[in-house]
Amino acid sequence: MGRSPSFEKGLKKGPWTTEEDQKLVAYIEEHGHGSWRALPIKAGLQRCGKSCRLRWTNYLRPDIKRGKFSLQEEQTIIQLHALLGNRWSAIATHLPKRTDNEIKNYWNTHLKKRLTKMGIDPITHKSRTAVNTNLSHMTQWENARLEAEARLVRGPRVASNFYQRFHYGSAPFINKSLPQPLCLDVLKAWQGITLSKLSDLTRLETFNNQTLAVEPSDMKTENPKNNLEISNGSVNIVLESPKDEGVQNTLGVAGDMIYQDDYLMDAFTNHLVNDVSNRSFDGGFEDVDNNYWSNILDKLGNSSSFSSIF
DNA sequence: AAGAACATCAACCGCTCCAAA
DNA sequence: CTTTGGAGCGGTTGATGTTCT
Repeated sequence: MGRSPSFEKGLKKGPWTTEEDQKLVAYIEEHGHGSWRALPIKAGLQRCGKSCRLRWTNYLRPDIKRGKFSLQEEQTIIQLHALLGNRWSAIATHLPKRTDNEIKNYWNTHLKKRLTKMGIDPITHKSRTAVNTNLSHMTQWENARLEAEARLVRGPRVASNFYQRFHYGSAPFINKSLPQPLCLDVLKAWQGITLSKLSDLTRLETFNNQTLAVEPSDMKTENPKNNLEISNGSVNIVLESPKDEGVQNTLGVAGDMIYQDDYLMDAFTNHLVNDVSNRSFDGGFEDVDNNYWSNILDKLGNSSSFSSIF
């Protein structure tokens, strides 16, 4: 197949000089790149065509955005990597103005390490650790969020938004066909929100890349009990919708936050405590009954004991 | 202050794909 | 159908910069 550049004698290698860059840019702007193999001779460059193509596509092209990756871009990379693996060029098509090489480098030097640090396998995008470990709350939160992100692009999303109400009557407690951990997942997430106070809420802001200065008193969830409804022996958990204009005003955000919060909801519902049914508490999940939920409600009224539920 | 260790990222290499002959 | 070679992709390298000891 194509000859290796190593066979092409007398051609320069290594970093490009400003002069070489100028020659390359000037030629392409005037003639287009045409055949890359023929380009260096026409442009007066002592480089192989491949080197020219790389320099142009990864560095000199005018439609390239350089510099720090935004949070949104990071999220996109993580999601797409979960879906596509190391197919950098495919990933790059979803990140306007970023090159596959840049994304690959960023993944290898930043994102991969970060995921590993969080206990997430950067290849499988799955948690390497049990949920109920000594991980800090925020590490668990990030872990869950990233897992949810990965899952989002792997398959169909579960219905989830802030209008959604999670309803558990007495019968479903022993119905294995239902997503049993769902309710507890939300509670667990809640625990994070309510106990972590403003510092963690500030942290949540970074999900949205927007200013989200929320006083704890603005959050209905400060007392989780306020967001619980009990009727006919069942417990409904009601979360505020960011799609509600009033909520948006309160939070000082709009538009794209909604998507982010759908994300969070997915994290809440599916990943924060994804193996909750295997964990032991009060005799196990299948054994719980309405009294169990009554106990939870009692505990929810006292945030200091809330954490002991899990 | 200096050297070592680590991090970053531009650039290269080798491979595959695919269109054209 | 087979061969050829250009283009592009992903893994890796190595020069350079930064941080640590």
